[in-house]
Amino acid sequence: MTDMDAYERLIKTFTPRDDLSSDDIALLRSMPLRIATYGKGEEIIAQDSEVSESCLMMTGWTGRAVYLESGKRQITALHIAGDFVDLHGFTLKYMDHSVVALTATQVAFVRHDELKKITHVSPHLTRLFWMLTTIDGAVQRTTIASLGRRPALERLGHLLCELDCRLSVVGLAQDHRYDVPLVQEELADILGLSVVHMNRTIQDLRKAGLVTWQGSRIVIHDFGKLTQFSGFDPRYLNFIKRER
Amino acid sequence: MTDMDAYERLIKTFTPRDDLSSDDIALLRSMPLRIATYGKGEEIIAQDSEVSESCLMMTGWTGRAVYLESGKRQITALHIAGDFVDLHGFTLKYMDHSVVALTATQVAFVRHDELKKITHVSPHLTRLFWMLTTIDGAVQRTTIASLGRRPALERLGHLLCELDCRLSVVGLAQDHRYDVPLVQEELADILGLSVVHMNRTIQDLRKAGLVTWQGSRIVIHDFGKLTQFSGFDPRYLNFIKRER
DNA sequence: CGAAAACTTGAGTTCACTCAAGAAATGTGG
DNA sequence: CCACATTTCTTGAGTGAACTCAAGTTTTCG
Repeated sequence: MTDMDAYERLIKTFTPRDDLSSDDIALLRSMPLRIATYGKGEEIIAQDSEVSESCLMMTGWTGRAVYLESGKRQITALHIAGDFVDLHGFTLKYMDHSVVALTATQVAFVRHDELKKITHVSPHLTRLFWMLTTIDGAVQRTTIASLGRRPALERLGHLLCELDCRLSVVGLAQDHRYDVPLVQEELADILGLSVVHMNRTIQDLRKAGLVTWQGSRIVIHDFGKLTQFSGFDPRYLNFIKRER
Repeated sequence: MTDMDAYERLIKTFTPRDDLSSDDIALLRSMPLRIATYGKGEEIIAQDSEVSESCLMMTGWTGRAVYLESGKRQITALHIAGDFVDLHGFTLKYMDHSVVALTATQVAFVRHDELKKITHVSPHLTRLFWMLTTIDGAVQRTTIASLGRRPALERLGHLLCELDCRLSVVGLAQDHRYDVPLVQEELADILGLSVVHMNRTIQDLRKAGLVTWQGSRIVIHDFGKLTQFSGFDPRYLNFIKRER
């Protein structure tokens, strides 16, 4: 995991969803990448800025943060290894949110002119990059449904189910055990709760016997039960191989 | 407006964001469309189905509805003339939500094999279609921020500002006046509120003197003030012409 | 080891929810 | 075109989930 190069990382993001031809792979490998590292808490991309490259996560956790006038913050998405955090910036340029490193992070930047080139030479890869942004949209819809219609405890349960699935695919979770290197204030900003209520909700989840959660280590005791309790259906993550 | 054909409708969705060449336009016009109409309340696309075409709104209002196990419903997005409701279906196929007609509706379906053809012959149009899905994502992020961090009254104000902008662009709002043909239960499902609280929030907005709202007719008295009150910044709608 | 950050608990408040019922508007059949 | 049924809107009352403020405890880190 640790010495995987950025191209491998990118290829592994696509392959659970569709097969890549050797031409596709060669083309991906021809894209110049700029590797960068960030410390915990650093801002990788500023809200309201204009971008000319997009960033693929190699290691660490990042979040998309929207800062409101009121001083409140909402984290609209969480990103881990293999996620293309701001690929939407390719077609939008304008960043309606910032990207912050929630842990020490390594990312690979791809210039937009390289992506543009791909739209000229590979319709298939173009559709796959496009797909990454639409999967992102599907995750966002699920978040909207959670924030709008699920009480705090179910919301947290749903998030843990989603993270379990996503972390498993990139090898960061095994047997429904994984690390969430986030403080409760960050979790609160993801789930739209106050810090105090976040804390109490975590305790409720522990008391319900659904998880063990010590420090950053999470163990889901009965994944099926948590899934059912929180109404989690993994299909929106589109981890299914098909012609795209 | 009424006799505008579907191709004009589509072209007018792109042109506020980028210029189209005559080749682009010719290519769009070469796509076969299937026009369909739906009555108020009808389901246009079912949740959990697989799709092979995507639908462009001609007239009426539709919503993307997520139905939860609890019986609750969240409307994750609202769509009006010119919106490509489920263009994300092109790259995903699987529908994580249903699309429902909130009023009588006319739509134009485009087959996915036609869109696929476009990815082979026009990189520029491909990027523009892709852009439509990423703008959709930007709207969703704003919704997440609203649901997570804004109280009911601001949430409603923000929605009205967004609708004002979007309806204006397609000629359905003038001077900050427009019709919202939705019942309070639907608005509640959009804003993540109960029907009773939705009703009281509308009354609060009226009492605050920010809008007149009789039947479906909405008049925003001071758009700048409503904008400021609800923290609305239209940039996320990407109504800006640039090379894409 | 001490300071800072993160977590936890208590207490009081507020925003939003549910249940219930009545009023107003809308639609439909005779 | 009216009368009745249904839907939608509105109001009241009580409840509950989540919030704020404040302080104490534990953990982390230099």
